[in-house]
Formats: sequence, structure tokens, C-alpha cells
Amino acid sequence: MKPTVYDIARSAGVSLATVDRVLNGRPGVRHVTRERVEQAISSLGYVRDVAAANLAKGRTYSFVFVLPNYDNSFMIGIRDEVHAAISRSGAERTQIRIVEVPPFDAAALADALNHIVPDRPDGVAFVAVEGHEVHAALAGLKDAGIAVVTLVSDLPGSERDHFAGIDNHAAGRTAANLLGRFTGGRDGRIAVIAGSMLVRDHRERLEGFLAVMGESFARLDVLPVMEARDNPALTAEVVSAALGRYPDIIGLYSLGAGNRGMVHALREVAREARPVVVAHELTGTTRAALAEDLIDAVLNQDAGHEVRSAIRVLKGKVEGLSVIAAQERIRIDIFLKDNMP
Amino acid sequence: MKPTVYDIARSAGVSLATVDRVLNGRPGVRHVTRERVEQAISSLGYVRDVAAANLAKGRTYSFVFVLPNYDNSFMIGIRDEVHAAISRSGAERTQIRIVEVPPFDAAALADALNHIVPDRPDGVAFVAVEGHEVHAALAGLKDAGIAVVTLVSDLPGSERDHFAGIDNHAAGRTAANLLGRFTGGRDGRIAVIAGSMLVRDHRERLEGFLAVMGESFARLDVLPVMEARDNPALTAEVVSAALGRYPDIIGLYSLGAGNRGMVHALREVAREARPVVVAHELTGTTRAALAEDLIDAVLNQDAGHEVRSAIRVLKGKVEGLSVIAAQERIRIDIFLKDNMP
DNA sequence: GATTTTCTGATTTACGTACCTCAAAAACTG
DNA sequence: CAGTTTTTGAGGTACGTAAATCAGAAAATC
Repeated sequence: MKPTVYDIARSAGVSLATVDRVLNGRPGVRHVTRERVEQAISSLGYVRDVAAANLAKGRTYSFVFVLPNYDNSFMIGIRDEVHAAISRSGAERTQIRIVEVPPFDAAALADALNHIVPDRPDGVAFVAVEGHEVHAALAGLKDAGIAVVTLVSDLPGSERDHFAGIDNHAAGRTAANLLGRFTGGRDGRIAVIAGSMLVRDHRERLEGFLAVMGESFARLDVLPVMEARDNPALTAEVVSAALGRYPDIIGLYSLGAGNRGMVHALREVAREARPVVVAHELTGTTRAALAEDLIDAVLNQDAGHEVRSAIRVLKGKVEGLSVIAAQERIRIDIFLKDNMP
Repeated sequence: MKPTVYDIARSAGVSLATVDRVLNGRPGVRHVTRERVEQAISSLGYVRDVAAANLAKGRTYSFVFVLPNYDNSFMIGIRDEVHAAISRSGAERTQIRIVEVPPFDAAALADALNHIVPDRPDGVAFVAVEGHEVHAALAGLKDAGIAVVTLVSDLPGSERDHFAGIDNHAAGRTAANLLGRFTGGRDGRIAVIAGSMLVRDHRERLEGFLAVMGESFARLDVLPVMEARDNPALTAEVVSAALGRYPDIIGLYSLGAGNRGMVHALREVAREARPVVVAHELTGTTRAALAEDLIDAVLNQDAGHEVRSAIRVLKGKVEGLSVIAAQERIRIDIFLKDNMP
């Protein structure tokens, strides 16, 4: 039979109240007594029944997700996952609220974060945009004792408790590796399309990409990055223009969103002339393009994992646990047409 | 505030006992009354507090994992994950036991399964080996009302409730795709090393591999598969011999275990002469080999995911829920040196 | 040794659900 | 209509923990 608090009390020769004090870190227990209880706990192999504890506590955690109201598939995916978490939240004694903010707007984000403080939620997760206002707002949250996690896009050098997202530098390196190898020894140019170099994720991906290109694939000539603001129409235009101007483009790395436009442009190219293409995020568009051989590989970060990881970390923080880094690392998934999930 | 059973009773104008009868499918409720209660449940948006329910039930699920006592890194990983689950199991009202059996031995496996029946656990997970005895034993388990999940290796055509493992056919296809592209247009031979063609996983991987090789990379000449019984020493020998005999081997697919031996053999080859290598399972060996550029890509199935998925499915089965296939699909991970976790 | 402070014990209530018993009411049966 | 069966109500106990109160014991301080 699983040992309970009663067993500990009996085994340690103390009362239930003392066991409770030890278990929940309440004051008023002499050092020796505390040790005796801890001894009993470990020798009996007691583990707190989390279900019963939560039931008794009756406390529900309240978290706020601040998300950009940005309509690319990936962000929609993130929102969907948060909603899914909300619908599960009843069973998990968690209350989650979504606050939407305009994308890429540091001031608006900071404003939203500041408005959250008076509500005193237990934790906040948000997609970071760089800016001193954001740093200040984050500090305000921490001062109020609120756990903070950045999601998808990080805010390095800040006091966030955790970043739930991928290592974008590594993602860029991976893309370069794939693209370099898939082009198979041929010489030629590589085009890179980004959303905006103002966004940290994109900058980091580009850095990693260029680093590996330089190290391992000097035969390939990487064109200056083209920014298309994650806009499908603009992306289509930019890609078409580049392919028209440089017929020797043999590889394409799309490190942002707007893939719909890119796919559209690629479809215009004769099959034999198509470059090798690596893109980010497995969405309806990229999935179809993979199946059609318009895209050769897709790097993906699992939105569900990110959201659930963020919630787990927030809960852990509130309960005073530390993050197990290895467990919360978000993987960079590689999908070819054959291993699409 | 979250509605409770009391709220339902009040809202439906019935007693708590009646609500309980409806919620738990107990008999003795008139149809009209039952409908009234269900109406109240859905209009209040009641969701059962699982924690409280489990606490009240006090029931613990008992599962048995039947695993081959086979000492390759992957199986060790699986065992470790089961042990990890066991150490967590206290908190999750689950009791998990491991039974070890000799590998690739249908009779021994069947025997072990038969011996489990009298214990009447709620569920059993096992790594399938093909054989009519196994089918019979599985039927015995099902007859006893025990939920059954196959792990890593499936037993198609049987009555198992679920298979927690990857699509090995797709894995083989993925390997071929990577190998074909990584060899970059060059002609040459491809060597394939398997553990044993008697194991379904390996057969399926090979099938998928050969299919894509035939479809898309006819320029590559795939040598007859070499079986090395997942034995490192034998693998080293076989690989060395093949590389010596056919200097034009430009690609190597290791679809089983024994990678330590393969890496050993590869280390002997001059850097420029090394073939492109795709292997399975991210272990200490393959991880190091990836970092050293001895292996170019590793396909991986996450042992932790598989074990946890198996447990989730078993629990779900016991509680009478159906499996959400999409949620339990185990992914084929691709790792290059840049995106190793 | 008296007083204050710090510990400890005993006991109680609550959380939300499951499950049990017994009695009463309502619905059928002939 | 009486008798039988089915349905419903009322109430209680249990699960394992949290959290609180209050009294009493032990230790520290003067």
C-alpha cells in the first residue's frame, strides 16, 4: 500500500501537523524534528498524491497567454493549441486567458503586459518582441511575483524564467546542411527569403544558415537576404523576381512565413529547373508542397509542444520547482515527404 | 466557479444519488430523468474532476511491460523509460511491472504472456515477435479482458488494441530519400545492413527503402542486404568486408542496431572515401558519430514517447476511451548533427 | 525560577467524487 | 386496488492532502 502522511507521522513518531509543516515548508519545526520526518519520508518512499493535494488545495492556477493577432498558419496553430489547453484546463485546475496584441509592436506588447499586472495571474507567456519597453514590462511582471515564459521568440538578457521555443541558430544551421547536401555538389546560387531582419528568430536562423554555408558549402553563393514581411503576395513577387534574374539559383531557404506565396512562385518554374527548397513550419501549404515535391524539406517547431511546455514550466514555477531543461527542450523537427506526420 | 455534482443535482431538480447514477452509468434511472440530468450536465458545462474521481475511486491501474532482455542501446532506452514511468507511477495511480524475456523468441514471449493472465493486470504492453503462439497468447489476454498494446514492433492481424511505434515502411522510405539526395547525383553502390530479416521492423524498413530507391534513385545500385544480427562485432566485420570488396559504395543504410561496429569500421576509411551513412536510433554511439561526420543522418523513434503513449493508451482503454490516433502517432525523427537534441 | 518564545500535538474541516445503504415515492402489474 | 417492481432521495463514509485552531510541551531568555 502506498504510504500516506499518516504513515510518516507514525514512523517518525510525530504528529500529522508536524508532517504537514515539513511537507509544505511551513515554519515552526526544529531542525532535528524536521530531519526525522524527512528521514521517514525517504525511508518509506513517500510520494505526495498530487491529485489529492490539488483537491485539498483547491487552488487553480491562472495564466495569461499574450499572442500576436497575426494570421499566418503557425500563429494560428499556436492559438489553437492554447485554446486546446484551455478546453483541457478544467480538469487540470488551470485557468488560461488569451490576450491578443498587434504583431511586431513592442510598445503594444509592453502595454498589454503592464495591463496584466493588476490581475495578478500566476504566470504569463508571451511571444517576445525586442524593445526596452518590453524589458521594463517584463521586470514589472517579475516584481509582482508573476512567472514569465517567452514563447516562440525569446527575449535574451531579460529575467524571463524560461524560453519555450527552438534554438533558431541551430535551425538555420540545419537548413544549410540540408540545402547544401541536397544540391549535391553542384555550384550555384542560394536565395534566402526572410520575414524581417528586425525579428530575432529570423536573424538567428540566418546567422546559423550563413555560418554553415561558409564553413561547409563555399561552392554555393548565397544571395543577400530578401525580406518579404511574411506576406504571401510579396513573397511570391520577390521569389519570382529572384528566380528570373538569377537562372542559376539552385537552392532556396525560406526562413519565415509567407510560404504560400513562395509555393505559388515555384509552381511557375519548370520541374527540371526548380531549386532545392527548405522552408519552416509544417502547415497546410508546406505539407502539400512537400507532397508535390515543390519543397524538399520543412523544419518545424511543434506548436503543441511549445504551448504545453510553457504551461508546464509556469505551473512548475508557481509550485517552486525548477525547470528540467532537457525535458523542456523543443526539438527542431525535419520533415521530408516520407516522414510527414 | 467550476460546477460540481451538487450543482447538477440542483439544476436538474434531482438528488445527488441520481446524478451519480447517471454519471457513472449505473442502472435504475428512468429515461426522462436521465435526459434531464444530462441536459443539466451539458448546460452547466460540467466536467468531472478527474483528480477527485481517482481519489475517490482509489483504484490503481496495473500494467505489465514485457520487454526483451536485449542489450542494445535502444532497448536499454526503452527499459529506462519504463523505469522512469514506474518512478512516476506513484503519483499517477498506476502500477507498472516489467517482465523480461529472451529476444526474438516467440515461444518464450508467448509463455510470458500466458503467465501474466492469472495476475489479471489491467493492461499489457509487449514488443511483438511473430509467431502463432504469440497470436494465441494475445487472444488469451484479450479474452481475460486485458488491454493489449504492442510496443516498437507490431503484430499485424492480431487483436492488439494499439501499436505504439513508428511506421517502419515510412522510415525506410525516408532513409532512402535522404541517402539518395545526400549522395548528390553520383552513381555507385549502396550497402544495406540489417539485424535480421526475420524481424518485421527490419523487413518493413527494407521494403520502404528499396521502394524509394527503385522509384527515385535508379542510378544507385543497392547491394543485397547484409544481416549482422544487431551484433556490433559482426557488423564491423560485414561492413569492412563490403567496403573492401566494393570500392564504389557511396552510401550505407544501417537499419538495425549494432551501429557501434559500423562506426568502428567507418573510422578505418579515409575521410574522402567515406560513404554517406544513414542509421537508426539516436544513441551515444550514433550521436558521437553524427558529431564526427561519420554518420550523416540518424532516424529515431523516441523511446520515451513510445512508452508514455503505450501507458496513455492502456489507461484510456481501461477507462473505456477510444484512442485518438493522431495524438498517439509516433514520429520518425530525423537528426543531423545540427539539430541533435 | 519565572517568563517568553519556539515547537509540537490533537483535532477538525474542506476539497469533489464514488459508492454504499435504507427508506420512501412513484410507476407499473394484474 | 393491492401488490410488486422500479426509480428516486437522503444521508453517510471514504479517498489523501492542506490548512487552520488551540492547547500544551519544550526550549531559550532573563
